Amino acid sequence: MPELPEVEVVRLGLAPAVDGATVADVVVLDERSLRRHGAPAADFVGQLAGARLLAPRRRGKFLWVPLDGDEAPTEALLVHLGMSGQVLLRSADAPDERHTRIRIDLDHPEHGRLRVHFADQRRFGSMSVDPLVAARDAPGDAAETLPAQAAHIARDPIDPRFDAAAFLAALRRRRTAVKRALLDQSLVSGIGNIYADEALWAARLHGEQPADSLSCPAAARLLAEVRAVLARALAEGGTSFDAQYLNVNGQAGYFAHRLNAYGRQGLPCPRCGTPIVREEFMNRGSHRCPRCQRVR
DNA sequence: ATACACGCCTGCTGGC
DNA sequence: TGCCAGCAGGCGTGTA
Repeated sequence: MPELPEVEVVRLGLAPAVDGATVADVVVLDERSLRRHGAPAADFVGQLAGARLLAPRRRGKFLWVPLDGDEAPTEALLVHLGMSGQVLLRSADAPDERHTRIRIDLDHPEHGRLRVHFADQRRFGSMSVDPLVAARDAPGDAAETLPAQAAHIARDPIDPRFDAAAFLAALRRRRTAVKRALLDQSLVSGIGNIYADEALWAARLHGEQPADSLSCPAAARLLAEVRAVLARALAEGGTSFDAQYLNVNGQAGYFAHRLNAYGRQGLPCPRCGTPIVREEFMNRGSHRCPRCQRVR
């Protein structure tokens, strides 16, 4: 499922194709993939048609492409992949993918005509054109803007301006399970179920341990492991279990081979050999080693 | 402020 | 072989 590493892989792949390109044509095949767009498809098409695109940006799992304006950009094409969304770069006359919902043709000054498919089997993802607003966590920097729909999203742990000390303090004030806190995108963004389980395994913490009971070293260790697992996954091109996550060229990532806990119920913990267990938590699966990861 | 259920969606899997 | 329940889960919304 696309979490930070997967979305970042998409951003990196998209950048050379969209930066400086002009929107030549937009076709909305399924209006349900515009759920985040607060107006009919014709409005979405009208706002994009002829627009010049800038380099894509990302915060957490949100990806956006600012539309060039006379001065600073005020609008962006916002993309959220949801559970199964893909952004695929294809040649100009490429046929639709099986789950293409929106098709955007671009003219790039160097690469010529390109076709971008937004494909989404389960339609939890969405595109929209969203106004850019000042980032509340960038005081004094009017240049840092966010799509309005992502304004509540906290910085992610690999953002250069992520405030680790503030995060650790906020985490240790949360009177909730530490895994719930990791998944709260308004506290820290980009972490989903897979990398939460992996970071908790690496830090030897039980996801249901109250966040406000974490020692300072334990919280710091958890953040370090979150960063490490996100970085490793990014270096491997993300986690692909099946065709639900692919990069812009339709290729799978390799990090699924490196998972230590997620989806490994019944298999030995790579650290101690005890079988990994799968438990229900927050209406989803949680995977942990019952020996290494206990509530303290 | 915080916590929880729910709806959104399709395709795959396992049991009968 | 066919059918259907169960499962995968990010995020916004509604309710308590």
